[in-house]
Amino acid sequence: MTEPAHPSGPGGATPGTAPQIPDRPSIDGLEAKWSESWELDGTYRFDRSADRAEIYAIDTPPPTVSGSLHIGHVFSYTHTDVVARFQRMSGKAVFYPMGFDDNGLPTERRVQNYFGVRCDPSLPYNAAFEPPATPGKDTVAVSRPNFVALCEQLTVEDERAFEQLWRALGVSVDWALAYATIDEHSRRASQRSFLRLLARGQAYQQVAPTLWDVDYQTAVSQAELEDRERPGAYHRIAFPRSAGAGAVEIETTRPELLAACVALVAHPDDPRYQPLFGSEVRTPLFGVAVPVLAHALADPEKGSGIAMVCTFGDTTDVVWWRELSLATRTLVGRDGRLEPVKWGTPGWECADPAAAAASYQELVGKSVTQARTRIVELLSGSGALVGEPRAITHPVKFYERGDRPLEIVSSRQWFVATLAMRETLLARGGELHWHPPYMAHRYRAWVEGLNTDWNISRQRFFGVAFPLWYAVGADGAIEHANPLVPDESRLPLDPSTDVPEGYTEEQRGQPQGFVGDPDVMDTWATSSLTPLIAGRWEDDPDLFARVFPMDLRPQAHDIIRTWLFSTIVRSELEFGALPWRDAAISGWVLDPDRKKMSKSKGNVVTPLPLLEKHGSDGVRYWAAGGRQGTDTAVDEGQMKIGRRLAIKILNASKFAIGRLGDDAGGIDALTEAIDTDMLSRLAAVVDRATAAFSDYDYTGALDVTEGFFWSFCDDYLELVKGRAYGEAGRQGTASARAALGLALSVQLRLFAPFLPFVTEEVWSWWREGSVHARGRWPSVARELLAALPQGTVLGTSPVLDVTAEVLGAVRREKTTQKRSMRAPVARLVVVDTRERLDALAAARDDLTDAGGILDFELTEGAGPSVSVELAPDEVRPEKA
RNA sequence: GGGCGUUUAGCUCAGUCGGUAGAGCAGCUGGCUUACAACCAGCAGGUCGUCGGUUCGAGCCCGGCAGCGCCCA
Repeated sequence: MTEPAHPSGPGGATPGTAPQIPDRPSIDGLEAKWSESWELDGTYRFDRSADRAEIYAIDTPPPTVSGSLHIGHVFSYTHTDVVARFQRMSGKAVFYPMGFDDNGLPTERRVQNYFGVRCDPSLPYNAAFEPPATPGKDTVAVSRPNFVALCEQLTVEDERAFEQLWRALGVSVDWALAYATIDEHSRRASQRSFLRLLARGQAYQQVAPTLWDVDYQTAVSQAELEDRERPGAYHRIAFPRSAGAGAVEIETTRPELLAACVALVAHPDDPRYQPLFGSEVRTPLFGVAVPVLAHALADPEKGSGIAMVCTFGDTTDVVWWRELSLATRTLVGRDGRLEPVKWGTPGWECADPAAAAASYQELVGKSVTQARTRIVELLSGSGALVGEPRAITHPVKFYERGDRPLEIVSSRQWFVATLAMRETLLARGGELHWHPPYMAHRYRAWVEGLNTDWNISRQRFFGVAFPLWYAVGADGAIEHANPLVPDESRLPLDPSTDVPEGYTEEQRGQPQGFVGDPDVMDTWATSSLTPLIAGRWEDDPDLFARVFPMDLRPQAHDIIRTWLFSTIVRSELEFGALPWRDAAISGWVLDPDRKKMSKSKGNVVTPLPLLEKHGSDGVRYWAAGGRQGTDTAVDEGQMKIGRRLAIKILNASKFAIGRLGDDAGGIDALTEAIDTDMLSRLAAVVDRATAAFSDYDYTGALDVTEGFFWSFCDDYLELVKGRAYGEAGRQGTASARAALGLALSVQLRLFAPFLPFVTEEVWSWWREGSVHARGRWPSVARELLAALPQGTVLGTSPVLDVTAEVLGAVRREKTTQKRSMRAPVARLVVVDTRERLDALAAARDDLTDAGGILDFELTEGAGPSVSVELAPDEVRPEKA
């Protein structure tokens, strides 16, 4: 006996021994049972002997393990998983790794809070260190190696929690391919790629104005910025002219930076200030001479139309500073406090150094907000403040994880040259297949808006080190211009413990010795290499050639400007190619009231309780209903429906399989038109689901499958029940059983990507192997057509439709009469066209049986009409 | 300020090529029917955000406006 619905390959279901159906099937406990079985059987193991054409490779997002488990994880990973399962069932060898993103600031912050420690890189390693059992009030300072060890310890625990969630959810990754962005292989890949950027001149080091978070004390990149609306105030300040009478009044929200003022700028077309261009004014309190200049970025509408340029108050200051070649007078230090200044020395020339110093003495050492308060008092006292400060609300730039506004400090940083490749990046974005297509706009807008190269250094501790040292001159000066570069064979390495060739450890930090680069790379600098890391770039060239470029990048829309963008950058620099063909962009999960979830609002939904309450299949059903790119609210109602669907599949399967015995026939056993009609409709459903999946429209595939399944249960199963039981020597029992077996087999496989647990459970009752095995996807149309009369067009026969319509009319009458569905019909008269009556006649016995019809009359005529006359219900007891 | 998305039944959402408005949930009325009461059958519920245009015909195409959400400045 064969499985005609799927004759090719290993996907065909192999009939096993007689079906084993539990008396009371349940979906509870299926998660533990099947996730263990899949692991033992290696159901999702990647077949690395497959050719590239047979492989479907996924660049799975590595979740930030130190972040909390979040219902959003369940949502987007389900989207990827249903696609992965479809591709696997379609015959692909699916390369589906899992990664963990554990390096970087989120982990550091979590470790600090969890253990009550902070990293002080000046301390020596303490091998005997044990973290406090409970974090104390005062944080304990620990060395960098001790701190990193704590990070590694905690991430291992966090990864376990994530893995537990993915397994419970039934994500079909191959756990043998798991990686972490801080593991040895990832560090090697990241450092190797960096050294190659350096060798090709695509990475460079520069002392430059840098976006700086004063709490974390690290540089951040443009991609990590966000604007937040904050209250502020315009302060109107009068600058006396150096020559001639009068003053120029500017408005600023940052008066505390007055001593850092290097120019005033107004728009070149602004007639109010045109006469002043080229002249000089002096800063109040400090008496520093600054030029009045023209620049198009000055907004005549803003404040008084002329701006004070400081080094550096915001990113526009940086542009002015660079384009107008202004002086540099920085005040704000890396801790966000105003640093000491030697008034009257070069760079700080002023009219009266003693007076300037006296004023500045009031500000030095203060935070910017404290300094602001004080300088307003000073300006007011000196008469330079014009009127009262005017309160406003304005956007202020923050590091997305930060708590205080960013400052801009001058510091030495490593950059990747991205601005120069902007046109290429735009072209690559156009080549990528975006799902949904409009997400391409996000990428394009980001690339077009780039204004600095990508700063990849971070002044942090838990991350991938720059594999470099610098020679120290005889005078103790660090020679940054010519870094000491290791051979690639030494990677990964840590320049704080490893020693450059030709030196000894004793020379570290000594004149004529060396120092290691103190920084680590931005997290994105490593996670932008996930296709290379997962594919074992250079460490396993055979594997890499089979999976790269990958097929799919799945991710959420909020990290298009970071992860998606930076991955394209790295792939372009390394290979001159896109890293993947398709990008599937998930929406966000909103709370049940459609609000964005955030820790501060306290409305974050944790996933495990939902998985336990509704079953993984139920939660997956909800997730699969969220269309590509669309934000979706947590909806327990949908999870309940998913759970009910799973239970329905269990029960319908119990009925169908229970009828099959061990001799269900194949397509050649089909003799009844209603059976072939049902199957031909199912064939059309398979086609539509396949097409939808191929276009990443998993929601459409689920819709069409589910729609068919419910009418299959409500109408077809009811109609064929009598025949399927083989009651009273009915004709067509073999046909009904064959149809049931085929229909169930196909529907289980259509549902399998969405509801992997219940479909596997049912499959196990009567088939060998896993329903999720490679090549299992159904294709019933071709085989059906071969068995049907030539010229048959699938899905167009009216038999099932007409019969279901008449059955509906019978049910309606019984309900209207408030009678049981068992109530017999004394006489049924159907008036309709000849064609439809013929169709009905073909299913007459089934209808008679399902409707309890005693007398049946078909009349050709103007219709359609159905009249139902119920038999008197003599045994029905009168209501009390 | 620029851009993208969205607006259809009380709720969540489908709606293909422009051809009489769909599903589930909730509600209501019934029914223990040998797969399923965690179930079944049936009923009811809509001026498709708004204004205009194209068309024999618009939920769908075009333009304006409004609400909501997001991205960028």
